[in-house]
Amino acid sequence: MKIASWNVNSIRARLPRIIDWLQSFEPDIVLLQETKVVDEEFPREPLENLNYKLIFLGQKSYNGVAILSKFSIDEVYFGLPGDTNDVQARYIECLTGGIRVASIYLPNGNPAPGKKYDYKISWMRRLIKRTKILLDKEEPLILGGDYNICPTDQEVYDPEKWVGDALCRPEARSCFRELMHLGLTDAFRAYNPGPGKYSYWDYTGGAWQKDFGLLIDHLLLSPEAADNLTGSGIDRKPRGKEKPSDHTPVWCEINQVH
DNA sequence: ATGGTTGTGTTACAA
Repeated sequence: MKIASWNVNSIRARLPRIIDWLQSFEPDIVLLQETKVVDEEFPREPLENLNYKLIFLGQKSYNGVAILSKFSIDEVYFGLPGDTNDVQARYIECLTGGIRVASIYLPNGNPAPGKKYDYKISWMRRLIKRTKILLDKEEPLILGGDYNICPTDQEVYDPEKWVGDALCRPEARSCFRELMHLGLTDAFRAYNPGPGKYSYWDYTGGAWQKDFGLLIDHLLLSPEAADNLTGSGIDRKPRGKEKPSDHTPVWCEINQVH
């Protein structure tokens, strides 16, 4: 089965592109970020017509996450626990197709240092806590999404230009390593080591044409999911189309686990 | 060269 994650930068602005891609790529489970729509206006019908079950958590203008699945969806969990005052729609989780999956839109954190960066780090602390609980279940688990982290300089086209940016700062990278060291496997990196592999290109300055990209979208797997991993990649095609998102889908394939 | 682009929703903010 194919599982993909895609920051779509507005599900309403991107809907034709998303439908095209779902029909050609035929993913079984899709983790979406930056849907930028309140739940009442989420475009359910065109996606349900493609035989996907849907869950979503949105807010006005910003953020927003969703999960699409060809399988039934159970045990839905809305929002990242650990801060009852956090109203930003950045986390949704469920059990589907025998896998527990979460769609994650980790805070960008710029400008850094500052309040937004502090929020990013505290959000990562909460994600580490949640991940410990999920890993204790010893079941197939995929935590996928826009992590807004380049784990090392290999994930940056021009590392010197990004020194000090919230996507590359040492505290954020340290939290990401702490998360990984709980026992997660980066699906894409298991098959695609080395520099020059990106999932995001800025809209400005012809970044896509120059391949000035970043790798900030990641699929992180529990041991029980990683044991069944058969492949992973980035589908660059959607980034080259008309009216694209600034991100493109990252995907992995795992053997059916149920 | 202190720029450039997109989306939401206003004439700013977030990315």
